[in-house]
Amino acid sequence: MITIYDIAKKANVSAMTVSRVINNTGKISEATRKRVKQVMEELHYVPNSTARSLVLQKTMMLSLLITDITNPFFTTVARGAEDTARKFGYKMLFGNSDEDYTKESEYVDSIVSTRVDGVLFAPAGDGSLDHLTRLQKHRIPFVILDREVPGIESDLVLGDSKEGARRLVEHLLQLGHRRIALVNGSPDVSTARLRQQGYADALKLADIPYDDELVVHISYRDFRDDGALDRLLGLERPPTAIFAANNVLAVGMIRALRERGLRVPDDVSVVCFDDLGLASVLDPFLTVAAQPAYQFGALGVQMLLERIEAGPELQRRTIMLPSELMLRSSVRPLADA
Amino acid sequence: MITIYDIAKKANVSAMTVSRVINNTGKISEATRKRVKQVMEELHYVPNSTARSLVLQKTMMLSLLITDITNPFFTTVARGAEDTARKFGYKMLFGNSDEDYTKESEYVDSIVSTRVDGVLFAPAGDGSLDHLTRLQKHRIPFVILDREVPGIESDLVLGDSKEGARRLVEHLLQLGHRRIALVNGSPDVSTARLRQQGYADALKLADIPYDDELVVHISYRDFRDDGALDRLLGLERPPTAIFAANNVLAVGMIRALRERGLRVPDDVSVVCFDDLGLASVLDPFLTVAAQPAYQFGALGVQMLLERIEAGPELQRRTIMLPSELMLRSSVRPLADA
DNA sequence: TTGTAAGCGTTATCAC
DNA sequence: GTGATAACGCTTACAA
Repeated sequence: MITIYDIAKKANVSAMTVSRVINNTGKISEATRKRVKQVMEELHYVPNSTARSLVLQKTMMLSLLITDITNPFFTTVARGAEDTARKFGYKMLFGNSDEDYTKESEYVDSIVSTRVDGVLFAPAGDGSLDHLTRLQKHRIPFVILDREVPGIESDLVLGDSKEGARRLVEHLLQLGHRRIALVNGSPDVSTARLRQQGYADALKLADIPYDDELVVHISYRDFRDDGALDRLLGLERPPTAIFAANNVLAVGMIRALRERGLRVPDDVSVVCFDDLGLASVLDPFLTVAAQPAYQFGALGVQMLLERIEAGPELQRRTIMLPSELMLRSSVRPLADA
Repeated sequence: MITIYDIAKKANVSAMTVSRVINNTGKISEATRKRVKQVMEELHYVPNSTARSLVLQKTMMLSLLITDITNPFFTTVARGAEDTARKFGYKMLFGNSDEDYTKESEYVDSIVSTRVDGVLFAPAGDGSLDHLTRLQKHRIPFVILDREVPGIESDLVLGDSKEGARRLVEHLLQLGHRRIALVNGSPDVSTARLRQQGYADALKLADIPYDDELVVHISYRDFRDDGALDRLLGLERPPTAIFAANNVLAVGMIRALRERGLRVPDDVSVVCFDDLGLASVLDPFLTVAAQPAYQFGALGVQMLLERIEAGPELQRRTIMLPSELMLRSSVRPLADA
């Protein structure tokens, strides 16, 4: 491996001078600078950032931890994060927790050991508390993405889960639906709780009693659970509409409905949180509350870099990003409203 | 930051003993081992992998470079790669080139400087030659994913582009289509050339003349180019079917067709390479040659680790993964076959 | 079984 | 302007 000493020797200077040329620090005569640069080119020298990290105590590396790389919402978040990190000269260490606390914990170990400069962290759920506390103990700055974790104070980039949910449900109500099911993520996740609140709020405003039978919980990552749907369809008064708390759940419900010979929206209407990426281009069908996923990532990295710069003195900040209602064709008005 | 010296002092041993306990090397009495472990727990010690990397000349980090994080094919590749890397204790540095040679070049700089142990590299195209040569110069092992680059000899994980294309086109021919358009990626990309060959082979076998007018090139990442479709539709004898060389192009074509009031498959049939992720679950509509994306990533990392282990002596290997024809409903038989 | 010394490739500090 | 030296946190080689 070529080091600054190899360069130094060949250019007849000290290693220190080479270092100065590389970093553009200190005073250097134009002549030696040129000579050193020349030799660096010749030998294809590339600085060893491991060595640099060790002495500088800075890795120029951020970590991005998401919960579902299969979900277009998160891949778009990743894209925003990655673009922004690159723009500022940071590398991106990537992790996918699959909403699995064990995996998440392993990633935190790895993150701490790697001494990344900061972490963009989409928590698996409330049980991520320990992991985030561990980061705090090691003074690794982080910004939490998408989900709050009770007990953790930090910078946050969140969506307007409650508000978005309320608007989706109100949309269904306006079209005459009265039996609206909520297919939700785990109550262990803050967004699931908030979306449920939004759902309940909308019903309350419309003077419709909240019916526990209409609310089921699956994992945000599961599009294969048919039991939930069967339970809903088996009710004495089955729902005429389903509010799925995220895009993956919605896809699962629609698939299951179709497999049972039911049509969307003719037999059952469906709406959900988060857009679908390519699927929405292919067929703009599903009515959704679309979150600005790219912004989640981009603003998250921006906040993170500011936090790294400023240290813990800086006041904690929360960015709340609104979602946009995309009215498409997965909902039909109910004739006998 | 807590170092082995802090542990050593508090446990009344030398740093070396601490190192031995951490790495389970050398002989250590059970008593001291216990004492050292105890202190490490107390102080929440985590080894500094930067320091370790510097002395070991090994970062335990792989780099994954893909061309389109928006494409479900590549996110699934990433998932396979990530899972496998983690299983073997490797971290994953992530990059998204967007098929942009400039971005790709920047990533290669970053990769070389970071001294990752190996790279899983999906090249932007033939122009990636320089970048791969640069990796070779620095003796960084890599496995090329999805696309061959003329002039580079390396381990490879490829799909059966030619064969898959041929089968897709033969499927269309069997159903009576004679005017079949090819909407292809850039000829700068090996898969685009091979898919074109497969297309041509199928036509030849069926004694149908190859018609240059029916072949257009767009970027594999572009689902917004409407000009291509308009050109095809404007032909004296427009196509009755479109073979899109990847999923993104297919989505773009279908969108554009629908915007022009044309229906798939009633007016035009569409098939493509690569499946669509969630969109295919939501609505198994598009007939595709599905590639085993997860395997691309998983086997790629496996090959890469073997290469890292074995060094350049090991014979180069190519894994060719077959694709699976998924017959769905985006194709209709032509009555007047 | 444990410890000492040197070195991984870089930069900060101080001296010339 | 330029250079010598120590330090970043760890492990290898050798000594005790």
